[in-house]
Amino acid sequence: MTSKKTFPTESELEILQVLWQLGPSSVRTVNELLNEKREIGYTTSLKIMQIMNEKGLVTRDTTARTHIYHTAVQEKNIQRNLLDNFIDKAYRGSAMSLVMQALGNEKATTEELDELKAMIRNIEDQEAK
Amino acid sequence: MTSKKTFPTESELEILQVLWQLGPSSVRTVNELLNEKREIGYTTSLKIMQIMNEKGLVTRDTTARTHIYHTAVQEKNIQRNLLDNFIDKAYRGSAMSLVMQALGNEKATTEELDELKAMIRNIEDQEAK
DNA sequence: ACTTAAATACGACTAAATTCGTATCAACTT
DNA sequence: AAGTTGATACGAATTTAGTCGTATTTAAGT
Repeated sequence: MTSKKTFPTESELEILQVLWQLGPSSVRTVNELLNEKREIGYTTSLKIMQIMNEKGLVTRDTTARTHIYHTAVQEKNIQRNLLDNFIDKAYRGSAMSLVMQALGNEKATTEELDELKAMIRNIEDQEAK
Repeated sequence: MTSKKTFPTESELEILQVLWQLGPSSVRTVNELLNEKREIGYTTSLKIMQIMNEKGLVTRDTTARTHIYHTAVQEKNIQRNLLDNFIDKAYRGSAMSLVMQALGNEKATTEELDELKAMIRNIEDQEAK
């Protein structure tokens, strides 16, 4: 249970986002989607994905000529790690002040606000137990 | 009003945190505080602070032999920039899912929860206008 | 079989951030 | 005034991430 925390680099995270979004994909597919956001060479994407494979961030199916890459990490887990780290670095550990600021200039939908209120009620009940 | 966004590097942010916390300080003071968290040489801290001065992240009073460094940027501003970027990179732009997750494993005080509820009410009123 | 096309592998270059050694300078101490 | 202490300045080495060129491989088309 004491698996050490994974911190993908920025490019790695970009690629994970694509894989989480599309599911298992080839390098070409990933590279094409990345290029909608910014210019990045094919072999660059390839190289990063190879490194990610070595690191265990992804696995790949190499039976066919075109390798298919799968994420090997959960989006929620990675987000959690990144978030904890971010709270630490940017908010000196205060999750609440991050929440406040994040809420600050967001125009949330009614549904989202309801969900949020539900979550608050949950926390309150928890504490009142 | 179109000031471009500032993104301190990780070390720079560490130092800004110290200065925001302690107020105007010497390199030695900053370095000592940093060393409570991790090992870092005096001249390393010095060098980074000099670079920060060139970049305009800090200013310094050089009248005395020991220079005193002041932050030249607002904590809230920097946090905002970092936060927006983070939401983008790690949460594909969804501030709400970040808020949910951040709230997730926090044990907030009653005061904080009240503050949070007040903020939600604010948003609701805003939208109902 | 030969050519072409598309894929992977891999080395090397670049850029940015971090780190620190060493030189130098200024102010006390004796 | 010589020596010690503690400060800044600055160049240079290191590390890490990102980038891509080129060689090689594999499969399919003609």
